[in-house]
Amino acid sequence: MRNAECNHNHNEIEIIRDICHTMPSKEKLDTLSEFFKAFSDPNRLRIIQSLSKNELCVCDIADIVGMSQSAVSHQLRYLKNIDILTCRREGKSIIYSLKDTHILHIYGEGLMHISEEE
Amino acid sequence: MRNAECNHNHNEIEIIRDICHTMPSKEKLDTLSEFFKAFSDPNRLRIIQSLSKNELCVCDIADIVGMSQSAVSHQLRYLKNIDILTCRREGKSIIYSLKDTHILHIYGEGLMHISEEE
DNA sequence: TAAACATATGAATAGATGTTCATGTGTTTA
DNA sequence: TAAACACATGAACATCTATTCATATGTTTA
Repeated sequence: MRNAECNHNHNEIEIIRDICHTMPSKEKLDTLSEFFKAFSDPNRLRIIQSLSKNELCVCDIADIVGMSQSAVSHQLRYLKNIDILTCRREGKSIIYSLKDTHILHIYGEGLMHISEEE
Repeated sequence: MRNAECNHNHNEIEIIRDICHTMPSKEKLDTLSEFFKAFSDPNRLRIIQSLSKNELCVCDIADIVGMSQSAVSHQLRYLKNIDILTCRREGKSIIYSLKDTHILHIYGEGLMHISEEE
């Protein structure tokens, strides 16, 4: 569907054309939004925060963030699928950890942003 | 509800206690997840990308991202409410822009993250 | 001042999301 | 090897979300 058009001079039309050309692909934006969705839920943020300095088993994560074992397990699977977490088995437990430090970097940036008084 | 407990030695219990103490408040995590939710939708990412170098009116944003005027307007209101965008009137149009460069920084970090080949 | 333009908004709706519940899988212990 | 432990998983459900539709508001133009 086509929207009504504002009146634009040549310069403005050029700018708009440029914006369209630098727009990332649908695939890239879908992946990116999926990635950021990891941070868009308080409980997932708690999980990420919990794993910021140590690896932990599922049972501990559940206790720390105050979620049921099942709910945690579902979220861990989700975060693992989008490559934010890895895990390894250790006896009966499964130990989860952040996949790389990039995750913490973005989490920290977000924390800084909301902490800025204005 | 209380989950079953793994067996922990004193060191591990200390670590868990420390994690709980450094956990941000519910209010902070709610705000933070709300903030990241802005980036968790492809169309909102398109809007942010569109505004990365220029301010734009609603009509142009709608054309660029391929959304209806109404859908864009709803999303713009949302992004404005969580302090990601500002706007000003200019004649019949309303011109939106990113509120600060922090937004672009985080957006760029995300783009870098998903672009890393492994 | 009526019409056209640009945007905002409330209600409705379809689809996505997060949790619970019940149960299954894999490992260790008695 | 049976029981206990730690975790995973599918289905169901309630809630949240993003869009559409219809319409309202505010501004400029004829």
